[in-house]
Amino acid sequence: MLDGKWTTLIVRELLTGPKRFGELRDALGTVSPKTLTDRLRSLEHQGILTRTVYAEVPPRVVYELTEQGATLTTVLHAMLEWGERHPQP
Amino acid sequence: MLDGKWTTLIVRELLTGPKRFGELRDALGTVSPKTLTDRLRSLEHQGILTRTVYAEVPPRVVYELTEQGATLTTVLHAMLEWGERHPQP
DNA sequence: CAGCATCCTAATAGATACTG
DNA sequence: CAGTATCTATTAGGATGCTG
Repeated sequence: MLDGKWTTLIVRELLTGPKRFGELRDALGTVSPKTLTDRLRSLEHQGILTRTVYAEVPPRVVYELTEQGATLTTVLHAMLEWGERHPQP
Repeated sequence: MLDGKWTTLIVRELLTGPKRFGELRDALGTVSPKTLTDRLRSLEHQGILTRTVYAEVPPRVVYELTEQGATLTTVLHAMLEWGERHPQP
């Protein structure tokens, strides 16, 4: 479910609260809009996050973890700890 | 580091002790020998497991987690718990 | 037994340009 | 702003046959 280069990182960003498309793109650094859209759609279809469109000008789209998505915190936290204890050379 | 369809499953199998190539292949079900080899080599190069060849006839090759690999238990355990709490429909 | 060699497909991801 | 469209590159994975 967390497969792919970006999926885990996207979930991590959303753990600290809802984010807009542009915020996610900036936080992830070098992800292309296509890839970000692909991954967000996949997570949405799996029920991990929701996509909310605000019909404004300019448009605003907010991504937010579902209850189920939020429960991934424990997994992400275990990964964080492992990464801190085993830094890459 | 755990990227790919099989990597996490391979590590999981090795958490319960060293395994031979054939044991891993059988435990994983439908993995092709090429893919299994690829993933094992990748994990070996990352220092997660060791590959030991016994020069016998027939040959025997044993894969075993390193100390570093064994510390992945906490991550795998968090994943296991999540999976049990969120079964797929 | 534990693979290696070779060829193939599918999916992820990136680059770039364009749009409601 | 938040995408979409199109194209290309890379990689994971599979199928099949062969071998030390």
